[in-house]
This record gives sequence, structure tokens and C-alpha cells, in this order.
Amino acid sequence: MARAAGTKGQTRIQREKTEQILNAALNVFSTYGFRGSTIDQIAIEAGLSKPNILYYFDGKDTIHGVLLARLLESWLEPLEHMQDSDDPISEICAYMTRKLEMARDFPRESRLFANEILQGAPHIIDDLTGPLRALTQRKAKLIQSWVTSGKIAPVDPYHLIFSIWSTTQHYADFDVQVNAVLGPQSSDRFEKAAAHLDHMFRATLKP
Amino acid sequence: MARAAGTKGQTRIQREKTEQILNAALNVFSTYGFRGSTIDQIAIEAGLSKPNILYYFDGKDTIHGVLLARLLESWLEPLEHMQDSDDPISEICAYMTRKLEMARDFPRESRLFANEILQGAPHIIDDLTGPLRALTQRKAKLIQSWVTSGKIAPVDPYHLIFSIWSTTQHYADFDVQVNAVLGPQSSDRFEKAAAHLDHMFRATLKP
DNA sequence: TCAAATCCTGACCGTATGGTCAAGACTATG
DNA sequence: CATAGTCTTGACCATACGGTCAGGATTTGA
Repeated sequence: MARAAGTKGQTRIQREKTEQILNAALNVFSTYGFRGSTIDQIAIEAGLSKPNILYYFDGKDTIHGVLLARLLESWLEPLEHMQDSDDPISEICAYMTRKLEMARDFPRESRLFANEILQGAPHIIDDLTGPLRALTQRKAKLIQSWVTSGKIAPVDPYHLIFSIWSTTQHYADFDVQVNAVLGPQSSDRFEKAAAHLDHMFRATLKP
Repeated sequence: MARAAGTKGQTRIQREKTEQILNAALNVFSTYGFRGSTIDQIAIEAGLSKPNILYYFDGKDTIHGVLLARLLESWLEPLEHMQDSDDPISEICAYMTRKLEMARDFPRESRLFANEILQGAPHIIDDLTGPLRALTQRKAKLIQSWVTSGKIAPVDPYHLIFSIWSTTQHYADFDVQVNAVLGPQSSDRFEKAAAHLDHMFRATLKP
């Protein structure tokens, strides 16, 4: 009977342990995907026993579900912040930069999402066809209005958004490949990526 | 004792069955990753019994290894074809187009690769730091020479290549998300993607 | 046609995995 | 410091998994 199933843990220990477990689970799930991860792995990573994990969460699915729910919240937020502006190019680049910062600061979350999508998004397909699709549609219309008014070059709004998602998340999801190609000592890769992507999207959008 | 461990199956049945198994394994591994996949799944997908699978391949690792080896070959090839030219922008865009076509025609291979990288590339890390890194370095120098001679805008060659990889593979790896956002009836998404990416990289590279 | 080579499978083995439970250990509070 | 409530775990269970093997079925080639 999981105590911490509710929205907020009550006791100090509950708050600490649930966070500890979720942190360990994020490490494991983001690396191996849902089916490739085991509760034992999470337990070892968290420094707790397996039954103790199951004392706080109903099961493997529940832990994964909580992580995905948290993720989706923070996932939509940056795009929601993109609004109408006199300088739409900077507005779009600011969104891109925000996404790149998230890839840098929350790579595990990005990989958790990537794993879920790769595996067919079985747990979040409704969020994709629902909220994500609706939000993307709204922002695509905003971008289209900038195109129509001649403020930016004529681009397909959806595929522009896809380009932003893919180029930024690449630095989290394909981190191993990026490091292998650049060499391990290139600690300035995010600065260089930011400069490159800023140039790229400004050139793409210049009317 | 796997009969088909050698480079070429001998008998007709060996050729047919190994191909059948590899095809089924590609479906499974590309969806669930190595650890999330089971031999039983592959057997069901191939319409064979589990012992029969293990008659042709030494084990789960071997099947996965063969698929990755095949993949890596075809993975490097397009980049190798990018050569010096009077019109480097078209040369780069041709490479990007080729990658996009591969995402369209071989999405399972792209997802197999993505899964492997996401999980830390345990089986192919040597190929990444070896052949892939060497090839990328060579092509980065080529791109740099185009920058130096003023034939293209000053871009970071490595991050340009990352942009090409990420934007094109996105349509295979994140296929579920793309479909969720665009709606299922958008069968022209690859044409629109090709047009968008062509515009984007030409604008990025214009001196 | 018929024997040798190849192919196939039911039954099985040891281990890993998700999950349970009763009983003991710890913690907060009167 | 007592005790009710909270927390923790060793032992256990059923199933799933990777892999083996003896022996039977099928194909091949002379």
C-alpha cells in the first residue's frame, strides 16, 4: 500500500524517500527505457531495498507514470511562453535557447521523453494527440501570422518547430555521440551549439 | 551451435530464415531497445519457435550485433559521399536530403541506432570514437575549407553536421510525435520537411 | 529411393523479475 | 519513556527470460 500515492508526501521521511526514489528512477528509466529497467536497479541506485521502493510506490508503472507526468508539465511550458512580439525572430530564438538550456540542464528528462517516444509513446500518446497537439497548433498559427505579415520568411510553422525540438534535444539525447565526435574535453559545446543554432534560425527566418 | 554465424548462409533455408529473423529482430530491437526486447518476442514476430531462433544465432547479443554491424555500414556511407564541389551549398543539401530519405525509407534502422545511443552506446562506442569520429573530422575540415574560401557562411562545421543529423533523423525517431502533432492524414510530411530543411540549410549557409 | 545432412521443437534448467507479506525497527509525540 | 503510527526488510511466490538438449521431422543429393 503505497503511502506517497497522493500529490504530496506527508511526513519528512516520505518527502525525502519519494524524491530519492524518483531521482534514482529517472537515472534508470532515462537510460534503459521502461521495459529495460528493473525495480532492483532503481533500488540499488537509490540505496534502498526493493520492498522499500514498493512501500512508497504501487509498482514500476506508477514510478514511471509520476516521472512522465512531471516531465510533460515542464515540457510544454517553454512553448507556451512564446508570444506575439514586434521582434518575432528573437522571440523564436529565445524559445530555441530555452529548449537548449533544458537539454543542457535536464538531459535525463529529455532522454526519458525520447525513450518513451521511440517505444511508441504507449503511456503518453493521449498527451501528444491532446494538449501537445493543441498547443503546437496554436503556436503554429502565431508563426503563420508572422509569415503572413511578412515579419519572417515564409516557413512551414510545424516543421520549423520540429527543427527547434530536434536540434536542441539532440545535445541531450545523443550526448554520447556528440562527445565521441567532439572529444571529451570540449566543455564549450553548449556555447558553440547556442551560437550555431542562433545563426541558423535567424538566417532561416530573415524575411 | 548457430549455423549462420559466418558471413554468408549456405543453404536456401539458412538464407531465408536468417533474413526472416533479422527482420523480426529489427522490428523488436528498434522499438524496445536491447534490454527491453526478448527472444520470445522476436520468435513470435518471425513466426518461428524460440529454439529455432537460437539454432541460427548464438544468442540475443549476436542478433543485435549483426543488426548494428549492418547499420553502421550504411550509416557512414552518405557522409562519405559528400565531397569538394563548386557548389558546396548544394553538396551539403544533397547530403541532408539523402539523410532525410534514409529516415523515410529505413526508420527502423534509425530507431535502432537512437536506442543504442540513448542507452549509452555500450555496443558501438568504439565505432563512434573511431570510424565515425575520424570521418566526421575529415568532413568538418572540408566544410571549414569552404568557410575559409568564403563559399559558405561562417558556420561551425561540427554543429552544422549535428543539425543535419538531428533534423533528419527526427522524422524517423520521433515519428509518433510528428504524427500526433500533424494528424495522421498528413502523408506529405516528408515532402514538406524536405522543402523546409532545404530552405533552412540554404539560408544558413548563404555567404 | 534412401541415407546423410540439415532443420525443428517440446520439455527442461537456472536465474531474473515484479510483487507480497508478516514481523521487526524506528520515530514522533503525549 | 511508553506507545501508536510509520518505516524497513528477509523470505517468499509466480511468472518471464535466456539458453540447452535429445530426438524427431524434413530436405538434399547421389
